[in-house]
Amino acid sequence: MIPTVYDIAKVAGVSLATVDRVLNNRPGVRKVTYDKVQQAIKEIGYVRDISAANLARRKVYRFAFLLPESQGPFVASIRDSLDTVEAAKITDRTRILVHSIPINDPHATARILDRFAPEDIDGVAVMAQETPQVRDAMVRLRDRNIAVVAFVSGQPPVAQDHFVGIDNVAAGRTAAMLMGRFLCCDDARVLTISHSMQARDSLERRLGFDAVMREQFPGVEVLPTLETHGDPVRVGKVIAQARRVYLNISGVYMFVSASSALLESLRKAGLFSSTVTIAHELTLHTKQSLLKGEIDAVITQNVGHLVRSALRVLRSKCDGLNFDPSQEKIRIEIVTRENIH
Amino acid sequence: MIPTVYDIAKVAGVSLATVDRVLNNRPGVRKVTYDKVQQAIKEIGYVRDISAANLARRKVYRFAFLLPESQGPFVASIRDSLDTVEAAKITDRTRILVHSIPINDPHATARILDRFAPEDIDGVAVMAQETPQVRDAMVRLRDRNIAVVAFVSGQPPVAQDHFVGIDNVAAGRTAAMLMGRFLCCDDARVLTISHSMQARDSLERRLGFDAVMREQFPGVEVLPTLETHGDPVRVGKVIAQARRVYLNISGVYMFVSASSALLESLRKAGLFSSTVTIAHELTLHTKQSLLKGEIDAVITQNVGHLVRSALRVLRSKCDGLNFDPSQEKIRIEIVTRENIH
DNA sequence: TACTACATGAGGTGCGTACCTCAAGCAAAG
DNA sequence: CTTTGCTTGAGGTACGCACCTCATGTAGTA
Repeated sequence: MIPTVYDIAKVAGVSLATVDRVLNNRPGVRKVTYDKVQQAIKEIGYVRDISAANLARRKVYRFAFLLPESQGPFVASIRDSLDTVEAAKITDRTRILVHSIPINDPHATARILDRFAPEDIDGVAVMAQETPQVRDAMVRLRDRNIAVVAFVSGQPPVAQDHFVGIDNVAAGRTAAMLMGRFLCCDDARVLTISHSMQARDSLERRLGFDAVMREQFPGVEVLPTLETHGDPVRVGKVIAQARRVYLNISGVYMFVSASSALLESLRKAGLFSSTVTIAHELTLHTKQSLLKGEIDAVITQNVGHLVRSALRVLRSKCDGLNFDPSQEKIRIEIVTRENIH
Repeated sequence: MIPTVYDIAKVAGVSLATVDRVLNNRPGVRKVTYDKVQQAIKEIGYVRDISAANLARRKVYRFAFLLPESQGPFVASIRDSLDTVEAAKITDRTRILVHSIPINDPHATARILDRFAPEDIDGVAVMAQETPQVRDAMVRLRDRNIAVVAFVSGQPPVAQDHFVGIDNVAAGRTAAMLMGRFLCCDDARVLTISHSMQARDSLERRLGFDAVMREQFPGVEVLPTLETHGDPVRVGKVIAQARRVYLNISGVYMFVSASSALLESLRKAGLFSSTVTIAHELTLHTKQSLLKGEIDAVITQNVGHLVRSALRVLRSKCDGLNFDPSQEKIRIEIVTRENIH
C-alpha cells in the first residue's frame, strides 16, 4: 500500500499533529522531533498525495500570463490556447488570468508584476522583452514567493527560474540549414526581416543563422536585417526599398511571426515566386502561404505545448516539486506542406 | 463557487442518495427523477471532481502496454520512458504493466489480449503489427469495457478507438520533400530500406514518399525497398548486393528505426559519404550518425510524448471523458545536426 | 386488504490530507 | 514554588465524492 501520514506517525512514534506540523512547516517542533519525522518519511518512502492535499486545502492555482498587447496572430493563438485550457481546467483547480502589457514600456510591465501579491496569485508567466526593469520585477516576485517562468521571449532572470520556449539559437541554426540546403547553389543572397533586433529572440535566431551560414554555406550572403517595428505602412516601404537596393535575392528569412502586412508586401514585391522563404510560427497567415507554396518552411513551436508546459512548471513550483526538464523542453518543429496536416 | 453534488441535489429537489444513483448509474431511479437530476447537472454546469472521486473510490488506473519483444533501440527507449513515468506516477494512482509480445505471432498477441479482464486492467496500449487476430482481440477488449489505444504501429480497430503516433503517410511525404530538396539535382537514385513491407507504418511511409517524389521530383528514381527482416547478418548481404546492382545511389531512406547493424553495413558500403541519408526515430545510433554527418535528417516522434499521450487518452477513456484530439496529435519532428540539442 | 416491488430519503463512513482547538507535559526563569 | 513559554498529543471538522444500510413512501398485484 502507498504510505500515508498515519504511517509516518506510527514509524516516527509521534502524533498525527506533529507529523502535520513537520509536513506543513508549522512552528513548534523541536529539531530532534523534526528529524525523527523526516527520517520516517524517507524510510517508508512517503509521497504526499497532492490531489488529496489540494482537496483538503481547497487549493486553487491562480496563474497570471502577461502577454504583449500585440495584434499579431501568434500571440492571438496563445490567447486562444489559454482560453481553451482555462475552460478545460475548471475541474482542475486552475484559474488563469491574462494580462496585456504594452510592448515598449518595461516600467508598466514591472508595475503590473509588482502589484501581484501572494494572496491573489500563485504564479506568473511573463512574455516580455528582456529589460532590467522586468528582470528585477521578476526577481522581486520570486522573493515574494510567487512562482515565475519566462514565457517564449526573454530569459529567466535567475538560474532557478525556468524558460518556456524553444532554444532560439538552435532555431536560427535550423533555419540556416534548411535555407542553405534548399537554395541548392553556392552563392546566393538572403534577405532577413524582423520586428526589431532589440528583441532577444530575434537576436539569438540571427546569431544561430549566421553561425551555420558561415560554417556550412560560406557562399551565401546574409543581408543586414530589415526592421519593420510592427508598422504595416513601414513594412511595405522597407521591403520595396530593399528590393531596389539588393538585386538577385534568392532567399528570405523572417525571424518572427509574419504579419499579414509583411506577407502581402513580400507578395507584391514578387519575392515569393523566386526565393526560398522561411518563416517562424505557424499561424493562419503563414499556414496559408505555406499551402500556396509561397513559404517553403515554417519553424514553429506548438502553442498548446507552450501553454501546458508553462502551467505544469508553475504548478510544480507551487507544489515545491521538481519537474522533469526533459519533458518540458519545447521542440523546434519544422513544418512544410508535407507535414502540416 | 464550483458546483458540487450537494448543489445538484438542491436544484433537482432530490436527496444526495438519488444524485449519487444517477451519477454512478446505479439502479432504482425512475426516468422522471433521472431526467430531473440530469437537467439540474446541466443547469448548474456541474463537473465531477475526478481527483476527489478517485480518492473516494480508491481508484488506481491499471494500464498495460504491449510492446514487441524487439531488441531495437526505439522500443527500448519506449520501455525506458515507461519506467520513468511509472516511477513518477506512484502518487498519481497509475500502475503500468509492460508485456512483451512476439513479433510474428498474432495469435499469441491475441491470446494475451484475451486474458485481460476488467477486474485487473483498465486500459491497454497495443503496439503490434496489424492482423485480423489482433484487431478482433482489440474489439473484444473494448466489448469487455477495457479502454484500448493503438500505439505507434497498426491502426485502431474501430473508429472510436484512438491511435497514438504520427501520421505515417505524412512522415513519408516529409522524408521525400527533404530528400528531394537535399539532393539538389534533377535525376538521382534513392535506396529505400525497411524491416518488412508487411508492417503498416513502413507501407504508409513508402506511400507518402512515393507520392511526393512523383509529384515534385519526377527525376528521382526510388528503388524497390530492401527488406532486412531484422536479421543482422542478412542486412550486410542485402546492402552489399544492392551496392553492386544499383550504381550511382545518391540517396538512402530508411523507413524504420535503424539498427546498429544496418548503420554499420551502410558505413562499410560507403553509402554515407556520397548520399543524402534520411532515417526514422532518434535513437542512440541515429543520433550518433547524425552528429557524425552520416545521416542528414531524422524524422522522429518524441517517445515521452507518445507514452504520456497514450496514458492521458487511456485515463480519459476510463473516466468517460472526451479528450482533446488536437492536443493528442503527435507531431512529426525533423531532427538535424542543427536542432538536435 | 394485505402483500410485494420499487423509488426515494436520511444518514453514516471512509479516502488522504489540512487546519484548528484545547489540554497536558516539561523546563527554564522569576 | 509559581509563572511563562514551548512542545506535543488527542481529537474534531472539512474538502468532494463513493458507497452502504435502513427506513419510509407509493403504486401495483393477488
